[in-house]
Amino acid sequence: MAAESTSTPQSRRERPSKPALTREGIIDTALKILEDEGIGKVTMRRIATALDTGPASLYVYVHDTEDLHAQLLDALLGRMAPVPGRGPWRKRLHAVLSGYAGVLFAYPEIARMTVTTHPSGPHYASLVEAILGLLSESGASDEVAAWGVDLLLASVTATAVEHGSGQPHGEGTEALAALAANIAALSEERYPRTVRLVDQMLSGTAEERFEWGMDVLINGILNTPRPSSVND
Amino acid sequence: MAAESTSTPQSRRERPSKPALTREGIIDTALKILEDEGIGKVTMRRIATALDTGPASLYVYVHDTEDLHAQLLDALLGRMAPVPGRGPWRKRLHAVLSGYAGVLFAYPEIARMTVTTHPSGPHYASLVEAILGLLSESGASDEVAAWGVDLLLASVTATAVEHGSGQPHGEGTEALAALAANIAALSEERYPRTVRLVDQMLSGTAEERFEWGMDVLINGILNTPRPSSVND
DNA sequence: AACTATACACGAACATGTTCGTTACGAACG
DNA sequence: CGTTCGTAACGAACATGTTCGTGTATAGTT
Repeated sequence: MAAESTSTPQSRRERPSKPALTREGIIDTALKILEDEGIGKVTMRRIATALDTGPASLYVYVHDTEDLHAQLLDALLGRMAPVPGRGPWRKRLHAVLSGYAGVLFAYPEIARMTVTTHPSGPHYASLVEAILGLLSESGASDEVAAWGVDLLLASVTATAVEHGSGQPHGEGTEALAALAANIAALSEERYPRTVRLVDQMLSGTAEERFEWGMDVLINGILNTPRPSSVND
Repeated sequence: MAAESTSTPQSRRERPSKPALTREGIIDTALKILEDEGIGKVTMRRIATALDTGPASLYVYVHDTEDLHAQLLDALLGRMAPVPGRGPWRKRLHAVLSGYAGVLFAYPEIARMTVTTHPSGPHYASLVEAILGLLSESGASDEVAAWGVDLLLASVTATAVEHGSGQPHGEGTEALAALAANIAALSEERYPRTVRLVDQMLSGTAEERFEWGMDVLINGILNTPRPSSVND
């Protein structure tokens, strides 16, 4: 399998009866299918059919589904609104993170992959760079920003995925609380706080909670120094 | 499919030649296979074989793989060390969250599911209850704790999953930074901060970063009031 | 008792991701 | 030019999750 080699697989057919496959072509095709038919149709077989080949051929260029999804997400990130050039850093950081979450929210199936495999590509790197810049502007030290960007993205990802996984908004959170309530209803003695706070746990719109969550993270990052024994 | 009905499927065979299936039996069998053979072997077919039936039979009792995994995780949570009874609340909260993360870390395949489907069951509910208790002890208001527990669990989950998805420790984070570095190496002009901070982003052990992340979240939760316009 | 409704049990079939082995072709070499 | 080597292309096969339809036993009804 050449998918992990440092050089791009290079078709050697001078004039093949069919155009040679390329990684870019596969990703572009997948993106097209995503837009036209939805994420559920982005299968290896569907892509292969569109490229007039067999699914096994794709593995020369794409390591696996996860690799493909990572590339798709990066392409989608490329469509995010650019970072606002002016305004308070916090507001702009919110905008960036919300934009990112919005993409994840729109494509939960792809987003879920993000938890374990970060997208790679220029647009994701731009996102990281933008966040680093805004954290710097907030006054955070380099050390804190370096760790903070990772934590921010992980947490925002998880939250966005959670809220994007249900059909109505907030389904993810409601599922959590509803299930907890089911259990709690059986034993208020055992879960007194949960029973008491169920309504609170269900309150707020996904957007409100997300905004709050971002602030929690930002405030926490700005006020939590890194362990001083960590060496570079 | 009866898996979502309010009543537990109840076999009506007086004395079937084979013992009737039950949800508990399926989960127990899956847990046994998990322990003996690893997560990769916990398949519907493997479970069905162990129960002397066919995989399709399982769907009467288990909605899907995700449902099964949620139950498995709840069972695993039941093996967590109990919440320390004494000591500073922050230390105890760390212990609880670390314990939770440890379970996720050990079973990344299951953990990944947690991002979209929360485990349900008594042990997970106990976890929620414990965190609520500790947040209360920290002085956080009920409103903040109600939202905070969700954010804490989501973030800790994402972080644990990220670090549990690679083989060596920290692989997840290294992948992020390594990939960013690859891109950055092509254009220091375009990603100045990323290039400058790559080493910082790679620094620290997974444990150190996790500990810091928990503190970020805790500090943020304690210092970020909820929007006051939210109604219950 | 006969008939009807219900639901567990589960095989057959299908969709999907992926691996393995084979073929064909171009580059490199003698 | 002939031969060897490396690799793109990709069919066959396999593993897995899941759905659909059928059979059968039991409960409910007349």
